Amino acid sequence: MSRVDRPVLPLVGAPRAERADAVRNRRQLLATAREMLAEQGVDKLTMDALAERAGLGKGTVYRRFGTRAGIFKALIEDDEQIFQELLLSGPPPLGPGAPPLDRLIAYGAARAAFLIEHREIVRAAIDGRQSVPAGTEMNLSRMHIRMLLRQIPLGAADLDILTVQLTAALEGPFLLYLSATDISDLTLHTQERTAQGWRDLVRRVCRS
Amino acid sequence: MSRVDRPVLPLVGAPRAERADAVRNRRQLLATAREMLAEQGVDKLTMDALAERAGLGKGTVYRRFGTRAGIFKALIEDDEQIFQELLLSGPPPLGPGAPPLDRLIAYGAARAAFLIEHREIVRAAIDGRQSVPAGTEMNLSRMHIRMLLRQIPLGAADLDILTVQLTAALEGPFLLYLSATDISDLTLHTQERTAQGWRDLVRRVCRS
DNA sequence: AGCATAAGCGGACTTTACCCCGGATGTGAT
DNA sequence: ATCACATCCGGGGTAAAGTCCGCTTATGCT
Repeated sequence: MSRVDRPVLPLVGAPRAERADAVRNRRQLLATAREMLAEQGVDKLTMDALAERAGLGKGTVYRRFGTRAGIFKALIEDDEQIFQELLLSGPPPLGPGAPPLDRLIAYGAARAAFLIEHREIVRAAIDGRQSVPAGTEMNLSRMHIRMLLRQIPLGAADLDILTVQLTAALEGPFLLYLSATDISDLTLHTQERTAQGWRDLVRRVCRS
Repeated sequence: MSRVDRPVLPLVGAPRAERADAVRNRRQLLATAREMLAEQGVDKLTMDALAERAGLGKGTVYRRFGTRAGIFKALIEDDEQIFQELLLSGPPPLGPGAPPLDRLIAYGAARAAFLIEHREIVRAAIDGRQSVPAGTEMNLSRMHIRMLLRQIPLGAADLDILTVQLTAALEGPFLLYLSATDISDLTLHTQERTAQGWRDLVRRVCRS
């Protein structure tokens, strides 16, 4: 009964479960953040204010989220859960079952709507010092697009490059190139235009 | 010879010439910024330090550039001058004279090289609170791409949308999706891959 | 040259992100 | 139940961004 026969290396990637209080605090902080966001907008969501309102120390906030942008990333990831399930097991054409090109088109429309709906948070989640993949936030797009492209016959295209290009073509406008007011105006009218633009783009790219 | 026969309204857009000392200070600040950048990297370029080293007040720095990111935007714009001249009057295929599709392909390669070379500054110029066009920084790309696309027969495509999509596809990877180390590794090897990716993409989009 | 005025300047001040580390607490093993 | 230890908590401390406003100075007119 020596301790020798149990795995000593704790399976890289799951080094240890999160402590119960830590989990509670994380939830608490996210919930509070949403409240504040709804009431006062992104700018008023300061680290100190969040900590105080959540009844926790500032240090805790930082340990949980690392950075201010990290909070917004966490919120987005949270919202993306639902979205992700639709991709994995929702009805076609967004979910499985439809031809990949149709799914790609549907994905673009859905993602655009998502980005518009969460524009404030999405913008606030951008951290100049880090690339977007860091926050997972976009890995969803990148991975999904990659997965679909792979199923479409595309000649000798460089799949990785094309993936990142299309991801950027889809998300870039909202993350970088459209001003806040653009996006607001766009909420309904140009949202549709964007969706069509995406449809055109991927059709052009994928037609044989 | 009364003052009546000169324009009273100072031609909107050029409300007044910049004062001489202002111009001098701007130059001084940009020069100093470049020095500091070369010596110590972006992170050490703080507003206070810049002001002090340039022998000016902090207020001056802010009036000139508005924000920290603004300094980097100004530096980039500066570097883009040369670039822009190549587009307008350099040799083909980058400059005028070649078929638009070739110019578009050449532009992508050149722009990618530019973004890679200036990656640090470019990243630092991103201001989460503002859209990129604000800084002109990308208007160059957007306008040039738009101009070229316009010369290519593209069926009933939505030119504005396609422009912003392609701009994002070209620049997004460097601005958002590639980590600093990615880009460094990429300096030579994948730079080429990116250029090829761009060539493929625009060919796909533009083939009839 | 002298004047009126708008533009520019400086640097103290405020706010906020992010760091640090001594002390408290949950956890898994005995 | 107890213990050892990793993890977590708290909140004061630092540095840097961005604001403000009274003073200075260039500019263009007479």
